[in-house]
Amino acid sequence: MARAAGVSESTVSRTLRDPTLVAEATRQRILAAVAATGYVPSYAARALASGRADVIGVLVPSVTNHVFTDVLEGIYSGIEGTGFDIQHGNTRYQPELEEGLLRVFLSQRPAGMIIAGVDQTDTSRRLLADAQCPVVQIMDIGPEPVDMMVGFSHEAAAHAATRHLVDAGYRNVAFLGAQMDPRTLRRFAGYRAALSEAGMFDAGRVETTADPSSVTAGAALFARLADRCPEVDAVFCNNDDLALGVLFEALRRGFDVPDRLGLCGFNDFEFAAASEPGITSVRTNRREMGRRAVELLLGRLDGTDPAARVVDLGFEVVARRSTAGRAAMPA
Amino acid sequence: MARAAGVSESTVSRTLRDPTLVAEATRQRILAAVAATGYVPSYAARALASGRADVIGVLVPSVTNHVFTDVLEGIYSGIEGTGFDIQHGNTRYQPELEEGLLRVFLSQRPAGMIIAGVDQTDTSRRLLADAQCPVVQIMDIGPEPVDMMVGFSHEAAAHAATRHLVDAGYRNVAFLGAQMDPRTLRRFAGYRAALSEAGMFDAGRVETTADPSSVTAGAALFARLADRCPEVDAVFCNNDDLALGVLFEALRRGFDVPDRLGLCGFNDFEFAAASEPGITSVRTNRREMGRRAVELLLGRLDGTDPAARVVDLGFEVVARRSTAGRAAMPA
DNA sequence: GTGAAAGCGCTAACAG
DNA sequence: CTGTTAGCGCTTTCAC
Repeated sequence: MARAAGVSESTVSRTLRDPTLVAEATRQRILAAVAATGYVPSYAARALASGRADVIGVLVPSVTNHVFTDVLEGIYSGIEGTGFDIQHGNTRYQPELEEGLLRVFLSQRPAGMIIAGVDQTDTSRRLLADAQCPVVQIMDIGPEPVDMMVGFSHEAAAHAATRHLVDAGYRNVAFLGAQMDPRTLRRFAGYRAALSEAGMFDAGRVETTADPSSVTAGAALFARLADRCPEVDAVFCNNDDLALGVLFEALRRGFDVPDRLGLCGFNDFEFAAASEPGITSVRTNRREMGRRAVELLLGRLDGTDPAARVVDLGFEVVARRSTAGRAAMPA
Repeated sequence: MARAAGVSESTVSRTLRDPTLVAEATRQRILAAVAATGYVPSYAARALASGRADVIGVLVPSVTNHVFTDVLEGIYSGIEGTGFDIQHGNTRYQPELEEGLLRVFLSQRPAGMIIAGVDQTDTSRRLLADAQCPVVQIMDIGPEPVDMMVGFSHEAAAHAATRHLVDAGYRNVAFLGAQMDPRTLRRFAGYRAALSEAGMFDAGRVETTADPSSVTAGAALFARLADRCPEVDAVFCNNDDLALGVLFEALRRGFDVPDRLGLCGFNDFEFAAASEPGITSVRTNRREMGRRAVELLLGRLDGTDPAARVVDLGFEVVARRSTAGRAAMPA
């Protein structure tokens, strides 16, 4: 390659890394030769020689759950034009897999790591803490960031959503959950706390599955719940998928939403606003979360120390017709 | 590291690559030292020294569209336990971005590449053809694979779905499309051909948007269509998202599905079976597609030549209640 | 503005 | 089974 352009290796290297370091004419000649030969520099050699990888590792538990794909979107858009690449791994909700992937990723000496959740194994935490790169935990917040965090409190969000159902006049509020990962469990805790405070908690009105969240699962869980607890007049779903399934199952059973049944989902997926009736949900700023995670990482790499190590992006209960039912009615 | 265990570099290397090459005692000592020091080998150095990367590059146009996340699931599950890693890029439906990412990926000398679609730019095709690794194009099939292909004919699938609507007794069948990527256009061609053959094609009954597919978009497109063409009695949607939006909009307008309006989606997303009524859709084997792509790649790397360079996974029109309307009625 | 030389941290023969 | 010896293809001082 260097020979093809009649210059030394170093000049080619310079041209490719920072064209301004090279004289116009030389640059032209080199770029022409690169185009002609279809030369593509070796990433491994560059990484080894420079000691930098320009890769940001991203570890999430699922690639099919919209919750994470939205965050990924945010990360991709935040990274665009920065010269960094994303290396993306799928931990499939398995801590051991996460640990393994973490090792693989760290062996690439990434410029930074973004990892979902705050519930890593001890080993994973240590690997992250020892990593010679900034780390951002996303999706959740907690008291002990490995390094930085950007997320929101799932417990507080679920508490607010449940409270909204109570305020809307519903009295027998059930909980539907899937996957049962740590964030789901924290949402359940929020639900439970809100109902306990209102003196309305009933452990029987809970239906869950370890399967992934889906519309089908929502319908099935609600069918079981409705058969078992006919007195239930509202459902808080751990995910909008489930809520949509409940909506369809309610339709099949002739339960009016929101009159006979109040319905609240979580995550405010796009369809929640478009459905009929609209489904009340909890909006979380997932794209923003991805962008901020990248921002924190890049900031640290620039030497800027972040204002805060833990960024709480908050949430918002978006009330729609699915919970409009009992508000106007006599209690 | 080698020093910490009191052995030579090569022995450490061997232990980490293939523990059986090393004596039990030595291995123990080395592994202990690795654990104690938290040593993680440099990926770049290994890749450079061995000339292999053990990375499979995957390029898809979107990480939020379920169509691609399903394929990714298949790829991840196919790769599991093989020792290969996935490097995943997001081309955002932009050919120039695809080209750029392709360069980045190839500079890592991947063991293989999986890339969505058959419509790469000339430059991208050349890069792929020149790449020193097997390449699988997925999602679609066509006459000229760069190397290998696994997918199905979008035109044939849309043709069959449209034909199903006609056979069900619908006469004024509209088309709703979003994103308008090459595969969408091919589906439109299939729709058009099927209706033309039946003498029912009307260019006015088409409503599209360049925005990504979504439930909201489906509702909006149908609202526009229904206002403009009240005679429409069935809709073929380019994606199930859109179909769900149509279902909700039909509900708002008091159009019975399937009596007043036949509805057919595409992709057979999970919710199509769970909705009320169930939405007729076209099932495509996306997870299988991902798995087969990995299989083809690994096969080639093993030296096995594939039986066929182009694998057609086919499709299946899954008839549900949303298209049960006019069948029993007099035409 | 450009070239020469010295590695980056591993792997891959080849001995022993 | 283990150590030794060369690089892999770049980047990076340091001269010129």
